[in-house]
Amino acid sequence: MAGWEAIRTEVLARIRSRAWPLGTLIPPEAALAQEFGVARATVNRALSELARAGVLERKRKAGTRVAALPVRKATLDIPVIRAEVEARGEVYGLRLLLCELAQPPVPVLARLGQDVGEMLHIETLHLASGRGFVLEDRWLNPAILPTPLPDFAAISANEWLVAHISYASGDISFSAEAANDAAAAALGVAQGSAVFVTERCTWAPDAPITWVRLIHAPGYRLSTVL
Amino acid sequence: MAGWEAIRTEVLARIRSRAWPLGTLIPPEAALAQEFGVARATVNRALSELARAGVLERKRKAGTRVAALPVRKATLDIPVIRAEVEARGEVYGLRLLLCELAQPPVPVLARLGQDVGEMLHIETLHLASGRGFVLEDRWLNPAILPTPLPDFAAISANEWLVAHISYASGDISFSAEAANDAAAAALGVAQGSAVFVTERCTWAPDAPITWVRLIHAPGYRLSTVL
DNA sequence: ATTGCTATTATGTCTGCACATATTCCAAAG
DNA sequence: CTTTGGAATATGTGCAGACATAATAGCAAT
Repeated sequence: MAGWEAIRTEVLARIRSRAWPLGTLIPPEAALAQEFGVARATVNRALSELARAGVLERKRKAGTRVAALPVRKATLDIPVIRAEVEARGEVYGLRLLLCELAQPPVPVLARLGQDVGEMLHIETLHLASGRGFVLEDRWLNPAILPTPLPDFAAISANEWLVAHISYASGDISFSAEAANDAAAAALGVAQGSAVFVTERCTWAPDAPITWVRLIHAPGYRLSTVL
Repeated sequence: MAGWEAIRTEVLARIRSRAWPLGTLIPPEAALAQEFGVARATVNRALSELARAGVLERKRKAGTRVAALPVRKATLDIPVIRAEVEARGEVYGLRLLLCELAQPPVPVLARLGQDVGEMLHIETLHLASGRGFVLEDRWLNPAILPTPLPDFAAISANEWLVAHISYASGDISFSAEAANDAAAAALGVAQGSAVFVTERCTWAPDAPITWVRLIHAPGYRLSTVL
């Protein structure tokens, strides 16, 4: 019995077997370290991992307890659209539908929380083997862009951003909606079809970077393992 | 400059500032440890964290490089439905629509990958302040259930499972679909409405536990911060 | 030119110790 | 009885050193 993964497995087994029922306090790290014959740091590594997964709840001094109403935490991978298409073995394509400066509509302003005046409005249709895959509707803060503007007909705004404004913070949400006329036409599906929508809002430390809505073609699935 | 979070911040700053461009190899842990005046373990902690977030890619001997096409990793919290309803400040309710032993249909068998004979088919409508919130369609391996059966009209199968079969592994996927007749009627929405669907498949080490499809009422959003 | 072995090297993990920090609990003071 | 102020304690984080492991790169033999 050595290695933090072995410890993690053993702890999980005890939880599953109800040796440590839901909601109960488990022995402190020092005790477990002695029992398993490893250093406390090793136990700590294992328990921290389980806490990150939502299986355990830890508080200083209070000790470690088995989560009573476990909140499963799943990790989603959010790749660049081109990578996603190519991972399916399809040919990626891109069509720039719109690229102009304009005043963003109120809902977009509300999500960004700040008015920076006119923003660059970009609409891009991403293609997988020629068929519509994702319709991207983006509002971009022009202050963060270089002059001259990148050629968004050659590289999607999506990809340009991850390559140049990387690792900003933001939020993301997923929902189901009925495709409106424009989206249905662009994706080549019936108007009113159920489509999977990803909405993302990205911030630099001081100013908004971008708000984007990705409308995925019907049949799209977002998956992960638990 | 001490503490692994400070190191993480500094490394992120260098990536953002292009001091370490995308795709390049960064100095080995030992060098960074010396530069920052901390132990290698501290640098390791910081870099590992960034690797988990998808900002860095690490390989033994090959070294650590800044991810070229960063795959953002977002963590989703998947709570028990009752907790989700109550977190919105609404009153949780539950209606058991169906509970019977039956042979699961082929698509369900395919997802489970194994035929264990008849399974318990449970349909539950979860209510938020009296309105339909989620329609749960579940197939449950009866071998894992106690006798007599739990009262699924009082506690939802969803909740009974997390409390009794906790921490199994599985996969989960999200999609958008048009509500069929039954779902539309149960949720009280127009037939064909776009609904958000969560599909989960859970396994014990040896046998399947459950397959479940959650059809969320229109307007449902799944969100997280990046 | 190709294949196969080996040395090198960067990360992964462990140990044992130490101190920091948060939080509970109990006791003393008001 | 309530409040306040330690003291105790469990986790968080740090350090230095060591060995394990994986993968590359270079050299040698075919």
